[in-house]
Amino acid sequence: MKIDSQKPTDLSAQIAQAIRSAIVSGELIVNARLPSEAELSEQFQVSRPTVREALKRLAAQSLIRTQRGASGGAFVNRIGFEDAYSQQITTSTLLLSMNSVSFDTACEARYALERACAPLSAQRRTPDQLATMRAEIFRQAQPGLTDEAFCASDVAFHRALVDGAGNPVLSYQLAGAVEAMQPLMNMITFTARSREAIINLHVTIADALEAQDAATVDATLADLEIYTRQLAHDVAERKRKPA
Amino acid sequence: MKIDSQKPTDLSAQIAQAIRSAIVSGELIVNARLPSEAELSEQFQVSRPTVREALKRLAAQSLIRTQRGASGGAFVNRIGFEDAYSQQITTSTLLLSMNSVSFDTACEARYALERACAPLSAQRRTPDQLATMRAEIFRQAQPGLTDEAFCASDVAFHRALVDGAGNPVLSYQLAGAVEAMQPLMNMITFTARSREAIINLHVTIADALEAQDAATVDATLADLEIYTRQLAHDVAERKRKPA
DNA sequence: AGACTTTTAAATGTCAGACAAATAAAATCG
DNA sequence: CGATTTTATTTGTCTGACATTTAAAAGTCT
Repeated sequence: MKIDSQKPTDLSAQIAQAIRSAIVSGELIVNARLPSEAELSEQFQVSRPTVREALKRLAAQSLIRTQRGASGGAFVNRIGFEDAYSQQITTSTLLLSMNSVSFDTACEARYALERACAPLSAQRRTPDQLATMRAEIFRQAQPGLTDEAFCASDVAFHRALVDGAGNPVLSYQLAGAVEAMQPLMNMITFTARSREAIINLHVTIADALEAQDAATVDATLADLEIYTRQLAHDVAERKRKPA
Repeated sequence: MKIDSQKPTDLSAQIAQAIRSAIVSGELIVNARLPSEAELSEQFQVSRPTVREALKRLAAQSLIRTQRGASGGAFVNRIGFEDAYSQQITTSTLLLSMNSVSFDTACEARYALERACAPLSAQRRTPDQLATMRAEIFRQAQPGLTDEAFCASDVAFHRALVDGAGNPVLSYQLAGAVEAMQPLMNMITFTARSREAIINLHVTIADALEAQDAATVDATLADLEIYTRQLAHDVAERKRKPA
């Protein structure tokens, strides 16, 4: 692991990259202890604050965790699905909100991915997941629900659908796609009529999942995509030419 | 933005979280300049190194960028697809390699996601993407290719397929799934016979994409998934009971 | 006045040294 | 032998300083 003190990039970034490479390549295995900050600063010929900045960069990516005290130090972290979820969601959310990705593009991606889960979910969904979906449908039907709460419930419903596939890797990959849509969905005003339409589609999906009818789930998700895009389109239309 | 100096968590982590929230919530917009390190340390009542550690955490997530010199400072970064890609890939790779996700689980997720792209890709693939796929197929047929190079070319082929959907959000989401499989795939020994089988499937996929025949693409991806899992199964079998 | 050069100021990057706090292991004592 | 105290190690934080980069201000010459 070497760094070049002449390069224009920050030393702390170079050191972080060197350690990151060692972790990704498997040179440093899970739970391995890194040298102490003092040793690292000796090894890289930099000061301790610089080493610390590098370590904090890695900690921000959940690549390492630190422990104080004797026999403490920085350890290669076994990254868990929970950590990965939250990172993915933050990144995806910012990506969508800051890069002016069109609603249609995001929506298309989301439903394409969800439909990928449909066959597996129809096959494997647990009673618990079905119950979650029914509960969210019930919540969505409550009168006086704010648009934000409606969206949040919608996200919960779809997460249950995705989790139904029983594949943690799929759940992880889709968490970003589904959750990141929420801010975009929040811009939509859901009328009583549109809520009813969405709820009906949700009921159809839940019923089809219970009946293990993958084809209907797929078709209904396609309908839901079309309906959602239509709603967004109407909102955009109304905004452009307000009554 | 407030922090609690009594909490057992690191101050730099708290400060990073406070700023992160401000960015995610939209309180700090893209290209907005954060207060200088000196001002932040005043504001949070901590020292400058502590503030710097917090800023480095955010920089590691591409949430901010820093610029030196007068009128420099830390700016809210517009996160690009490139940044998001690489972060996703590192996270996904580590997640798969460190969490002992079974090959079957990862493989199932990957092909489910790829099949989600198939219809869109059949519809929109550009001549350029078709050419990339043909070129990779050609490379895969070269004799004397190492297993690693074969896998790398396989990844390139599948990325072209995914990019064919013409949806950057899909490409971003799938980059992790496809690339993260590479280390797992590298554990497989590809015989001349198995390479030929895979290449034939790749040809079928490329042909079907060119003919905009989504159904064949989907079916062939399903075949490829079955074949890949069979290969991995054989390798595992042979390792358990070596001849 | 205008274009070029020099100076200055502000900001991040880096360093050195110190102390605080946590923690596990070693040493001590009943 | 068990409980307690001491000690050493390591991260967390602070202070203060200097180096480097960069843009803007000041100055200078034509």
